Amino acid sequence: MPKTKPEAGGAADTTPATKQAVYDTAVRLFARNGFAATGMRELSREAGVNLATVNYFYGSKKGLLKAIIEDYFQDIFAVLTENLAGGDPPDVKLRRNIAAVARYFATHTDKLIIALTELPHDDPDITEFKAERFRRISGLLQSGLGDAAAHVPVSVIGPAMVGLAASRFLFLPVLQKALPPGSRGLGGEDYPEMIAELFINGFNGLLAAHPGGKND
Amino acid sequence: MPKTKPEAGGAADTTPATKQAVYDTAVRLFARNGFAATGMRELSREAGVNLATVNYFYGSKKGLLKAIIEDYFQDIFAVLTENLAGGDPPDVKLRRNIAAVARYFATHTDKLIIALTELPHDDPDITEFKAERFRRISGLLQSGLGDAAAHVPVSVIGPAMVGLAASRFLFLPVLQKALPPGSRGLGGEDYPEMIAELFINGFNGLLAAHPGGKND
DNA sequence: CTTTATATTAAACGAACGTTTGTATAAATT
DNA sequence: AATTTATACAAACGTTCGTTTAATATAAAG
Repeated sequence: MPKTKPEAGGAADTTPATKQAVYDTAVRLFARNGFAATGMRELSREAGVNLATVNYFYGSKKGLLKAIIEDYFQDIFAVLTENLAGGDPPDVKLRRNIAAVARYFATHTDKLIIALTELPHDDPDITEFKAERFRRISGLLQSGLGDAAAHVPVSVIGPAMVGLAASRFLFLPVLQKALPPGSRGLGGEDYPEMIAELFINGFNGLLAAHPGGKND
Repeated sequence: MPKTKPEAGGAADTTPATKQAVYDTAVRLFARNGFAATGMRELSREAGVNLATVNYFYGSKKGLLKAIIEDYFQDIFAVLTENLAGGDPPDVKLRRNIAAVARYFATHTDKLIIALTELPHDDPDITEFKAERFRRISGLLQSGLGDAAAHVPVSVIGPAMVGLAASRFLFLPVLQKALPPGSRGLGGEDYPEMIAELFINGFNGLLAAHPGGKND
């Protein structure tokens, strides 16, 4: 039985500094190296704490991962709750929503990377955890779509929205290395709007919306 | 110096059975567990070979990963080369292309998962490898887009296409667990066409194309 | 002050890691 | 046939892994 002392609430607002340091360091290292490739000794060293401290606060390495992923899902849930509410038409809601999701991803890139790279892996401890939260998100999306959900399956639209909004960030290390140093197109402030337009009206809509050119 | 004997060509058509067994097992296990979380002893046991045999054929664990990712990039390059060629308008080419990419992903899901989950990680040995190949793919996309490339950046469109086409497969373990057992909407034969429509004409285009409903 | 709770630590546990080495066997070449 | 090359193997190397334990330090409560 791991001696988890505080509630495993991730970066709760009353979290002491040490616990927060562990969390922040984990987010950074898990995103950069991947969860499995990040060792606890590396993590504790970079967080400036003793090795056993991580387990004291989070129970286990996996407990730490769960806390991060839980945080991510809560954030996404909040974004969806806020942006899919109301009586606007589905396309208006979806546009608003995917732009907000993309903005969230831009400011919490590391959390996104962790959640997304751990998503396809089959770890019994975590898969059920993920599935349960996905169910709740699907419910939100279903009711947000309204009648349109009968036309296009949530099981396609939900992942498509995430995949699209996340695409740049998945590719970021490669993009930064692959593109010429001068192309600062990666810092575009209108990325969420661009992705939203792509999602709502597709490539053709994006073309029509940018006749003047947005070349990098 | 690792004693790599045969060319690190992945699943080349002249590969002996043992080497192929290692490769196939690696693809399966790396996709399921992730690269770092898959041990060489697990891999060799499931492939039915001795532990040292993996290194004999691929030099190292990372050599094996590189072979798989190289394979993936070659496949994608071939798909793009075939589907972005010719003088069709960009939207026709892109539609054809993303449908073909989604079909490729459907039949090579494990390779996709590996490539995509390793994409955001910062491993010096592999990042440059990935970036170099991404540059070549960007070039293909650039010339395939023609004048349209001046309007919408390849650095957005390229990742967006992959993210969209891959979205279902990233979510697959979660979808399978999260959706009711009766919902066989995951096996839809028209997923590539749906994704293509979403990419070209967006959510609104998809709605217009499916007024009759495609509920799961 | 004493007691309790929380936080931190060094050391250790038991296991696992990827890679290398030397050897045996099979296949190919001379 | 002898020699060389290719394949496969067991054992070992040196290191690292996540977790646990027991002790200690510090803070909070009585």
